[in-house]
Amino acid sequence: MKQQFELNNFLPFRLNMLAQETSQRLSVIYAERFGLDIPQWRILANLASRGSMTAQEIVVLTLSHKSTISRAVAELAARKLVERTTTDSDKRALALRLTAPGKKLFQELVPLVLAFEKNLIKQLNKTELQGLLTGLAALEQSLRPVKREVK
Amino acid sequence: MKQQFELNNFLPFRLNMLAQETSQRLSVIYAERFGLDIPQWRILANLASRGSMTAQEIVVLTLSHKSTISRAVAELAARKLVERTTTDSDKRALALRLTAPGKKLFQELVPLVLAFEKNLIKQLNKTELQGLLTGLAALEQSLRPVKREVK
DNA sequence: ACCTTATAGTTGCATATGAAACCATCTAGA
DNA sequence: TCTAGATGGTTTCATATGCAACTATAAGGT
Repeated sequence: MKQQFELNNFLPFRLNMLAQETSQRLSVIYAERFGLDIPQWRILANLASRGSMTAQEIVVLTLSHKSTISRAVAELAARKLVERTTTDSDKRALALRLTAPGKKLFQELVPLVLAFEKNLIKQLNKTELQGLLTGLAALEQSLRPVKREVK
Repeated sequence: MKQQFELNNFLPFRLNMLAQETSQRLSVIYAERFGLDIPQWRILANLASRGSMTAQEIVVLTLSHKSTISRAVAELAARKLVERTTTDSDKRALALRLTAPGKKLFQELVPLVLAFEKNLIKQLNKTELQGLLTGLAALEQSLRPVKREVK
């Protein structure tokens, strides 16, 4: 008997479509209004959450390519949204942190992206939302073991 | 008071990371073993699920760019995995369908990708899985209203 | 029938992206 | 402390990708 395969029920495909669609819509906010692309947005968000980080740490956390991060950081630095300072402990690495304008921009951005998220999940009732978050966490856990630099 | 933002809890970011990670691992299967890239794989999967489709239908269903699909189809046709036939009803469009070797290849691929999916969710118990699937469906529903050709 | 506008698909071009080479610095071992 | 290999980051290069122009056909209005 022939093996039946339904793409729309295939989990990786569904995750991809959802991610693509949400990213696409979200990027309208930070692209059009703040001139940021996805890597730049992720860098700002990471620095906002964690204070100071190196590019390498961001690479690992976002599964991005290091050249992507390098270019995005360069652009953010040129726009004076992020500053790079050498540290004594390792002169190869640069400590990245938000500048005052960088923080300001991010603070303007936060309510917008949170509103987007809220809108995204507003159809789900409490149980559904809880189930979704638990399920995602489980998937994340299931993918955790093998950490790489990716791509 | 300062707006707190935690990227790791931000739903679009989590979806992106999960999608990227799963795609990456899945693509190892069809890239290395069958020489397919993501668009090609999606085209095969769609044709396998639905029989005959036009490129345009695949564009809409996969949120891909039409040039991406055009090139991927051209490649699949060159490899004799897919055939293109003109129809009387619309001479612009080409009806795509799997060739015998295309079907054969896909039938070899199916168990592998299903095994991958199974492995991905094996950590989740029944309740978690059900919650995840329901949640994803709700998100899909929530994104449904605005359909476009994307990008 | 004719003309305008829309649509399916392909292709040329500019840009974005990843791989790999590269430089500087760091670490570990002889 | 010298050397070999690893690591952070940048840059060069090849390739992939999206956009826009284009061809062919279709559909709708007059």
